[in-house]
Amino acid sequence: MRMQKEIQNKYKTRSETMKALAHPTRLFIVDFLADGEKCVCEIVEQVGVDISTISKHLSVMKNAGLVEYEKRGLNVFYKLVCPCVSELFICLENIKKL
Amino acid sequence: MRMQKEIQNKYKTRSETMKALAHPTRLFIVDFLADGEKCVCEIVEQVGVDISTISKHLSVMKNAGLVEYEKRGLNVFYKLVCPCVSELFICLENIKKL
DNA sequence: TATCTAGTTGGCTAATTTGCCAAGTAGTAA
DNA sequence: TTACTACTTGGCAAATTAGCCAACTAGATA
Repeated sequence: MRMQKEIQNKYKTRSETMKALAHPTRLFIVDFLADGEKCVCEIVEQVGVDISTISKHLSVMKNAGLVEYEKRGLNVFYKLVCPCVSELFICLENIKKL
Repeated sequence: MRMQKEIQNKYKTRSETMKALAHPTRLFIVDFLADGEKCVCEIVEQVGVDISTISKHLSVMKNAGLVEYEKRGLNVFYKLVCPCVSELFICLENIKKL
């Protein structure tokens, strides 16, 4: 089971997803979007940091395939690609329980 | 649901765990330890990087509460605190599937 | 005692990440 | 057309992370 090239790629891919989730603000956004799609300004309002910062966080999540967006009028609406991301937190809580 | 101090702490805690998992080598180690406890030199042999690098990765995982260790003789044996970490990967694969 | 072995820690550089501000873009409204 | 609104992108400095080598530590063995 030595860590060969192909295996390495598998863990690299996994870690990209984890990295996209490994930030308090991004985790908050995941929870917020679990409620349904939101536009960027709604997220900004909830988090309370610069809009450019939020935009970059969303871009990280987009690149990781966690969220997708749709532009309607002046707003850009983001939503979770798979709402099951929230289940990850349940796993996470279990890990920390013991 | 605005991101207040206490909420912020919740996501900070979660993100610490995620960060500890957000590295290919550490994800590999998790999988390797799912098989049972291993000493550091066994991990080094499988991963193929410097022992000091592995030691630091293990230290990160230890601080995040993912692993614990026991010294026996000359060796230090690491194991998963909760083998259920592996379930996280199942969640992860589900997220990426759609 | 001295020496060896298995790990950890310190120190360093390189690479990555974060968050702000400023500038740019696209769609709306006047 | 001009101006406004909602967002994205570039650029930069500060902070964090990664990985190597060298030095150190603890336990085993001679």
